[in-house]
Amino acid sequence: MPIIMHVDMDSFFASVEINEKPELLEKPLVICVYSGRDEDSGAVATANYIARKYGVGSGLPIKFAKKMLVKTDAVFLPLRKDYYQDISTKIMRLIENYVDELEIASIDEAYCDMSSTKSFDEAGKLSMQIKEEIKKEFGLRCSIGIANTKVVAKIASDFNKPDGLTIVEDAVDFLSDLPIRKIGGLGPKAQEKLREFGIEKISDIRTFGKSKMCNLFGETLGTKLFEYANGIDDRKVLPHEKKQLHRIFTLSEDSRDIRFIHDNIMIAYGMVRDRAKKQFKTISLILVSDNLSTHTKSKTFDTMPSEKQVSDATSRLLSSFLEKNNDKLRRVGFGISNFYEQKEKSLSEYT
DNA sequence: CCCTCGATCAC
DNA sequence: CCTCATATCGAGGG
Repeated sequence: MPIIMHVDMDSFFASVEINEKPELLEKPLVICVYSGRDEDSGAVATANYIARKYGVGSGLPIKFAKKMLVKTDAVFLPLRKDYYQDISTKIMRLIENYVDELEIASIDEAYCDMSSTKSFDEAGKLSMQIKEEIKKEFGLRCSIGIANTKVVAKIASDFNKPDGLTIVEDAVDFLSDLPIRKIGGLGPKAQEKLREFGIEKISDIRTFGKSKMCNLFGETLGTKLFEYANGIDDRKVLPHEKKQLHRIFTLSEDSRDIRFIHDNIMIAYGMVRDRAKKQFKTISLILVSDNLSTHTKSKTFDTMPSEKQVSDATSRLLSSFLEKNNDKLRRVGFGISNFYEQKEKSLSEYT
């Protein structure tokens, strides 16, 4: 049986800001993604625990958050993603020293294989060292879950927050009374479906049975969710390479002007291209209407497209969308996928 | 089997 | 009022 640890930083963005500005410690703190339409347009990325007590959390429009926090000394700060990413990378390198294998799951989360520790007890001791070193080096706290599977390790890291450490030896027992939403991949839509059958606890999924789960969600997802509910999950801890990369942003105003939109998409293309580490064959336009419905248009090339090819394809894809759809666009983005290794030039090509 | 595209998820 | 980003599935077309 493998031993798997899930590390989750506690209110990561907000904690980083508080470290630099200790006077924020006792105040509601809201980290915002400003869209630039006007003062205060945009959404909340995350909030500290004090602000969360007022109901402010990620996804909430900034204007709403401000209303909910009037009469408090709340502080609103812009998201500094690149800066947080630097710190995240350093933390990941620190963790890497302690474990057999590290899989970075997001900017503030990682799975680790610790099978060589041979016991939950040993893994627990190591995880306490990791927590201490992260606190000493970065002044940040994290919550850790340890179990035999990824799905349970992740639920365990969330079980006792902040600064928690939860070790799960009996996964089936641990899961039974937890609400089904704790299972990763079981979001609002799936919860709603299951609620119609009175399924609320994870143990209810076991009673419901695998075949009925498959009827509801299809073979792949149904089987997966049923197995997760039983603490079964054979996903390995492996560092993975990105399979896609995109950038999306809000236009300065809603628009159907093809030149204006094209220019903005090409700006997104520039940002994506600069971050790409590999060549790519597929490009995608992401088009969000003023009513917030999202559309994608993609094209796959035989080899890496030139800027001119990207620009031309973008024009075609965009025109075809605007012909079929009468919405104004609010946000646009550009993505790449289908990565491949840059082919080594043979020696003869240099001569 | 590959391409396109929407839906869903979780961040 | 409504950010930004990634992965995965399934359907439909070829």
